[in-house]
Amino acid sequence: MPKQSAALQPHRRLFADRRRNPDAKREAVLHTAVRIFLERSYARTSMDDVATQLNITKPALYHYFRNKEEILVEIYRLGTDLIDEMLGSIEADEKTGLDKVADFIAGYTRIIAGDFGRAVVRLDDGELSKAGRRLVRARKREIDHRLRALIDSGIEDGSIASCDAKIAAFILAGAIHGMASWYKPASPMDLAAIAGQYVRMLAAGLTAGDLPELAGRQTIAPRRFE
Amino acid sequence: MPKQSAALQPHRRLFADRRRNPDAKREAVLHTAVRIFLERSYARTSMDDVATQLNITKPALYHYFRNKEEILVEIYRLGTDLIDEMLGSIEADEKTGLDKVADFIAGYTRIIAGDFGRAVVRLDDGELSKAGRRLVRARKREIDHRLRALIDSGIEDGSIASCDAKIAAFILAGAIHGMASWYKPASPMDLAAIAGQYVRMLAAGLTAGDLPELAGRQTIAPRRFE
Amino acid sequence: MPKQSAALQPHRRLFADRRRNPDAKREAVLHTAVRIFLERSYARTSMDDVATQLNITKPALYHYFRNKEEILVEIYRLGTDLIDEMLGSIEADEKTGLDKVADFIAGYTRIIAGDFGRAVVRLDDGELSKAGRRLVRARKREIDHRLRALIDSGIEDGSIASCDAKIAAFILAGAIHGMASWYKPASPMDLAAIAGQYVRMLAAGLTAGDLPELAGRQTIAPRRFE
Amino acid sequence: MPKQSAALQPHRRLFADRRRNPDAKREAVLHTAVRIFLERSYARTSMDDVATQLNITKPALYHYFRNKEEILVEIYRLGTDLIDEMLGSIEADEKTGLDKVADFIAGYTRIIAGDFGRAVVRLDDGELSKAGRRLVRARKREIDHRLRALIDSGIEDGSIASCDAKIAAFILAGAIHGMASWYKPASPMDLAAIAGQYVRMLAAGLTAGDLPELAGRQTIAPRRFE
DNA sequence: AATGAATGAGAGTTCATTCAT
DNA sequence: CATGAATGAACTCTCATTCAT
Repeated sequence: MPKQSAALQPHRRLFADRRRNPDAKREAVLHTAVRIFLERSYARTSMDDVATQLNITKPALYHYFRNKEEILVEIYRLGTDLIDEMLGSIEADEKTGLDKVADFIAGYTRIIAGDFGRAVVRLDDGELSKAGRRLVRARKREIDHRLRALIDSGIEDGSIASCDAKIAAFILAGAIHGMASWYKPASPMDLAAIAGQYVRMLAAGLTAGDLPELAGRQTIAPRRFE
Repeated sequence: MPKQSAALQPHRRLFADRRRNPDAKREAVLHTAVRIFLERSYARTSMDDVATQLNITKPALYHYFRNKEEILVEIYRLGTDLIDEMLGSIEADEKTGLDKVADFIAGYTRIIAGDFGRAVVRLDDGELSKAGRRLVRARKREIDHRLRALIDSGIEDGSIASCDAKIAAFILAGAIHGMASWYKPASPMDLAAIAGQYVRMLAAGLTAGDLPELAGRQTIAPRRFE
Repeated sequence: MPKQSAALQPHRRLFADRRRNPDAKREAVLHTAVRIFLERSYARTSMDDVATQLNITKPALYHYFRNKEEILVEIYRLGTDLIDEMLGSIEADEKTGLDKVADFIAGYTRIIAGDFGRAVVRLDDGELSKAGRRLVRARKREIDHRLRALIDSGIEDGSIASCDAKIAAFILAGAIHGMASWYKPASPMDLAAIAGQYVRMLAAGLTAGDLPELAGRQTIAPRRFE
Repeated sequence: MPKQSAALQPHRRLFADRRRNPDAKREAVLHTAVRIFLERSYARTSMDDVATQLNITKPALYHYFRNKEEILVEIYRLGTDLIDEMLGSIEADEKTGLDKVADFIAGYTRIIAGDFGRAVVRLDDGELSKAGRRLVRARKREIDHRLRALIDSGIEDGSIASCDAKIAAFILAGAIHGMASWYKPASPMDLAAIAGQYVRMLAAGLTAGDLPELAGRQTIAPRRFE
């Protein structure tokens, strides 16, 4: 049984009143579920766990969601919506590619710091059915492609050094996704400071066309580690 | 049931002989298990799945491993051993901190491209018992600390720009861990090329003390995405 | 599968109604379980056996009991409760120690003739977990100590001949526990008659300070049987 | 795994030598098995447990015994042989019935204090197959009948008060069987002293024809405890 | 004579999901 | 609308027993 953090209480109250907005209840389920899923993983969380946390019964859950998967898919949708929205707003800007990417890093960092953003990155979409998985992966792929496009635009306008945009995107995304594993909202570390270092370090990697000190050497695999 | 890729066949033959190679069989179990775990996740893989893949029965598995968790722990051990070994060899070198970090990036990339390395990063240690989890997390933490030490040594010898080594380590590790999600051994992309770009881009991020173009701006959170 | 004695039928009907009598159902499980446990032993009785007997499915049992052990512990509790209650009522009486012990013998005999009493004596508490075993054994020990106290009070008031109360208690309890192995409720023998002889014979053993005919002889171990 | 008490070591040594007496080995298995069975129960003891304790492999056990049940049956046989032998020797004596019963009590007490005697009483013959159970129960029944005969002879010669020999036998046997549950060989209590009190108290119960103090009262079931 | 390896059968337990109320 | 109750399917693990060597 997951411990009931004080932060979850508001959602429990929602269900006390019978005639509340059903959409609000649905949302309450999602907010509670995403927290537990993040804490214990989707697979190790039973519908009973979610229901208990919300102070309702299991079949009540099935009133709002057809099945467990639908909850997870909805969480993914909310999370990816945040990212889509951010991307849309960045794409609309009149900036250099590098600046756009920098904005993406900053924005993505903040999204990942939130529950739904973290869920997109941390929850295992392998738990989904074929249909659900296709849907979720399509959205993830789309995000990846839009990030690549941002990088490509930077290469074109010269603000970013020539490189394989696909791998660059993986590096950027991967670095930020890592946050989902260690960042705790209650962390003493200031989110802005973290995001700052992410932007600085990753953006620098994009601008540096070539690194004389490194380029000359035989860096790769002087020994084998496999 | 997982599909039987041709690559798994050799292990199946091992078990035909009743007597020979008990150690080889244990290893064969690990090689088969890690593949299936990576494909379907540890939780969604049943002991029957592993046994079937090896052409033996479920209880036979319990000859070689006390329980399912022991298989997972052993996989983690093999994976982290690879990383430890690499770190040890890098630490013994007489190089600048930056060069050491560059070597780490290259080596880590290659390890993550292998099954056991990928397993360390991708398999969910939340499935482990308390004892197992403590063990595995201790090893992961140790790796993280050794990477930070590498970065710190670079800051001290001036080869790396001053920064928060903790976050820098997260960025490096995160970027490489990301590979575990998309890299496929059969991928047409050349591993050396990938590793090369990882080294170039991430190392560049470490050397660039400040980026005039970015430093002056209000990069962080001009809008809110949460 | 245990044979379905007619006596078990009533409990089967209880579970036909979906909603009613949740407490009654829990009790019905206990009554059915104790019978099967006594017939086949706890270990050789599967949850499926119990469920089948009640005309429900195995998981339904888990609605009423957390696990198999909880059923056993509950049976022990009900059984020892009967004994505790009897002891309490005897202790409250104003009688000689001998009379109290005689009442105990009579009462204990009747309790052991019942299912839950027999269960306390016959079911193997070695099947329990450490925690469960500690609990059950503590209750058994307490009963033993209260019986010893009864005997000691008889020795003090002179109604019982001086002896080692500990061993006397073992003899009394052992003799009665033996009943659990041979007494069948459907037995033609009258329970009152049985209890009568138990009281007469065991109480006589307590009053007879010394037996001239036996005291003079070398009764013990004239030969060795080991 | 059962702890290896020092006392078990001798049997382990037996198997070190290859050409020892096979009968001696068979016996060694029985001596080891009975101890473990008494400690953990027959059902909770695996063939591996027995083999490990003897420092041999499981199939080696199957060399000496056809199956697990045969070990148990053999243990029962050895135990009941002890009792049969004692009964034979007592029956051959020229004594009053009471004296014979007193000798039985003393002798039985000592047998129950030993491993094989304790096994007859404590091990659950319900674990046996139908055939084995029939065999073992027949022997137990025979012992019971011979004890009844002893009592009956005492009633006839006037040394024992008139009573239901069947129940008297149950009381005697039950009281002594109880020992199997609490008597520990290492116990500080002197076995002779224990046997002495058993004889005194139980024999007294047999001689006392009627107890005026108890006979007059309504001892039985003034209250109901069921 | 003795072993390491393997197996078939079965146990307890969990859980997403669905009735019947 | 909401609930207590129930289920089927699955999974991990155990063990007496038997091959093949």
